[in-house]
Amino acid sequence: MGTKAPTDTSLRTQVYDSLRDALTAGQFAPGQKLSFRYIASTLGVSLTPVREAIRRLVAEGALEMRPGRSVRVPLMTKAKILELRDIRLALEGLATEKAAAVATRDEVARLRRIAAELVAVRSRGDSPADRLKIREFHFALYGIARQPILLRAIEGLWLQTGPYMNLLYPDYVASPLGPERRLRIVAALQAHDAAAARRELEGDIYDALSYVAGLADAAGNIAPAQPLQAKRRRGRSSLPPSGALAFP
Amino acid sequence: MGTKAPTDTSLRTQVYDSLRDALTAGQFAPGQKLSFRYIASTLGVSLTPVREAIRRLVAEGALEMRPGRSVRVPLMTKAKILELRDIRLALEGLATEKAAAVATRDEVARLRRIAAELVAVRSRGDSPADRLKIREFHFALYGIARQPILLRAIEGLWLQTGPYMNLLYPDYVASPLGPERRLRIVAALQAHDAAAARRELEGDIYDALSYVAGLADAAGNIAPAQPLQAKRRRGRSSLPPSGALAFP
DNA sequence: AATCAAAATTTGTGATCACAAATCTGAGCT
DNA sequence: AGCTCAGATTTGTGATCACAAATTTTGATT
Repeated sequence: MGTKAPTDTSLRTQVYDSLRDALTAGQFAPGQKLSFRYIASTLGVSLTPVREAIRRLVAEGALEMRPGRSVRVPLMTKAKILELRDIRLALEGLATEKAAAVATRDEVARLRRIAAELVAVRSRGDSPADRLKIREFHFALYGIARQPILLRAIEGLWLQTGPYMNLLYPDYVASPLGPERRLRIVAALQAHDAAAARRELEGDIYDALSYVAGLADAAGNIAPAQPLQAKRRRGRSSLPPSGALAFP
Repeated sequence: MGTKAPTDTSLRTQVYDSLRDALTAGQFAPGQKLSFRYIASTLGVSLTPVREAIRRLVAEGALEMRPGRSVRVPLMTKAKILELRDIRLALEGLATEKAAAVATRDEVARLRRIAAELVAVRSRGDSPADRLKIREFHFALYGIARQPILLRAIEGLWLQTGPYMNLLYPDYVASPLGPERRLRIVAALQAHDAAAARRELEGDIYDALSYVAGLADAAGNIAPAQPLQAKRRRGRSSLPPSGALAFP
């Protein structure tokens, strides 16, 4: 286990996390203007940390500034989804190639374990846990590449596509193609076959994002999906409890 | 000509521009801590806009937060330069491919004109103007692709590599390879030959960044170059006057 | 000289205030 | 009803203040 860096406890970061989670879950409608004072009072903080958190989200492309000094949730269009698809193909494909070149046995074993857990979660119909496991698998894969700048860039892309990946449920993920591809990615990493690993990974992203782009209406706009619910869950939700600050 | 969007006149943005220009020019040493109050008093503003500008630069990777709540200029290593090289190859290669597919005659003509101006500037030994023209050429090229998210991502990469591109002067740019490659890129765009355009563009970036990486010392560290000076200039500097806020 | 703890100083963070720009509201008019 | 514009309200911006965390300085001690 790695030593845990001292967590950033600043209010700024807590507000950032709250907004990021709410955006990723699709709790804000595209085009919706965000009021600084509303966010501040909802989260029980002053304007200062809210401003800095929003500034960061704007820099990351998760929010956008409008001419009159207001901030809103970006509208998503089919063209933007396809653009993000191609950027993700380029960067996540690159990370996968690099990962295949240097993956250790332990890292391959960990990836295989996450892929198995994902199959188990999916068989239970627990979509929220499914999404988390998919994220865990991908970032475990990209982390193997040991390229911190690349990893940060990919995180930014996931932040922008996040609200729309719920649209893959439940229809798209019913295909057995995903699990098969993940196993082939793991096998390619084990064999240090960078080209094969990239090919499989790219197929996965290409199909998923193309599917989402296909959901755009005639005007090219896509509405983000609502937060997911587990099909049948006992006890607590599979989603980890969020921090102290959250939106209703 | 396109209609000009109303310029953002907020102090936050002015401070951001000042810091970005100073960083790009290599005016801050790697590892140097930046004091909010020093910046604020130097630029004659309060802490508030300084904080937001720094927050944005941190989000873009141009500055980094350190454990104790301080902000510093990132150290640059050979490994980071090579990582940035490969990311730039992926994204700028992608943008070039897309540009080649859709370039109009006017756009190709504009690119060719910029390439010619660059040759003229270089023959005068005006390195600062040279750098500006190179940037103009590349972003004119990437702009043709009409992919705004991709363009923003590339701007972020240039911000991170910026302070080190001065190291290409005067030795590296003496090679006639650069001008030749740019002409071949323009020709490929004219022929809508995406593969050829990408190949030439990638060769340009690969050689330049590999050269910079080769300047790293035994520990892998690279110091950014000092601001450039024109070889022989008459009258004013070729650098456009910066805004009201600037560092000494 | 080298070491180290206490004191002094500097620094980033968060809250609050003042203000102008943006937005909303509604009365009056066509 | 639809439109316009003045007044009221809300909103983001920038400055300032208080405070605790981090850093530097100081001075006693070995």
